Amino acid sequence: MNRRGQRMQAQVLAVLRSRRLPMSAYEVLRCLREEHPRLAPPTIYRALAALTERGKAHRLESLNAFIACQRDGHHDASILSICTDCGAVEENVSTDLLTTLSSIAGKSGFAPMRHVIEVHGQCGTCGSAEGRA
Amino acid sequence: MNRRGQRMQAQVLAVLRSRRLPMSAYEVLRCLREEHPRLAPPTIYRALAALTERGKAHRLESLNAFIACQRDGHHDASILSICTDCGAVEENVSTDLLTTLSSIAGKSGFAPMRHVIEVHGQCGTCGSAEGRA
DNA sequence: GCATAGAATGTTATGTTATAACAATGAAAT
DNA sequence: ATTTCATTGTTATAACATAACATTCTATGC
Repeated sequence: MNRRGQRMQAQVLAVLRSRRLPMSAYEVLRCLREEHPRLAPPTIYRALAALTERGKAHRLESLNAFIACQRDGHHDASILSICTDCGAVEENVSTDLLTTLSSIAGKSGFAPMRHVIEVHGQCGTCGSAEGRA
Repeated sequence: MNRRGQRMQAQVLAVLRSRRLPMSAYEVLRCLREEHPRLAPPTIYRALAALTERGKAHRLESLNAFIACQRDGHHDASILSICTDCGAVEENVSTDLLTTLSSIAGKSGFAPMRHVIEVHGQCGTCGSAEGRA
């Protein structure tokens, strides 16, 4: 086994965590190029794939972007709420919802393997800020 | 008002319907170029945006692809089940699930506007085909 | 009819996201 | 020290998407 991968992954994860907002792979790349000028896209995509697989980061499919997992402990299907005003992402988990979703999809014999649940809208903070304006 | 848009949209929709499987914008483009050799990406993307907005087609965010709506009339968020074996997409609607999802996201004051619900897995047909193999 | 206004499309160019393919390298194991 | 092989580097390109502006078509009022 080779530990280099985990170092690259750690650096990518650190960038994601420091930013807190969704970042595209290329944004991560630009950040890390300050330290590693020769870094190329495949390395970033590989690290992101590993982090996503390990549940340390999430891919926002509707944004083509990535964010650090906010609830460590490896939940495979998070509900990601994305604020269209400020870009903040909130993560929720609901076993019930997942069960319901699986049973709806499963009606015709479909066997779910991976769930993508993303909600776009206005977060509480932006909502109340607007109310005051 | 100008009806040209609706003609372009109708052609794009016809292609999507004839194919039944998800298509990328560029696949649609390649199809329609047989008839309209000078067609360019923006035209396709504009038609797809209009169709999506009108609920005549869906964008599969996790595939960067599009598919014709299978349940005309519904403009609610659909649950899209995508078979990782054959690529087929099944569409379901559940007001209950949507309500639950909205209330989970809404716990912290989040106001949902748009839902993305995609499930990857194996469809019934592919599952039983595999069972027989 | 004819002019015209405005929406839709055409056109050009480019930006952004993602991966294929293979070479080089570094950590682990013996 | 050498082998091994996962990881990363490198190069190139594929795939997805849109900005900006020119042109054209349709509907409408005259």
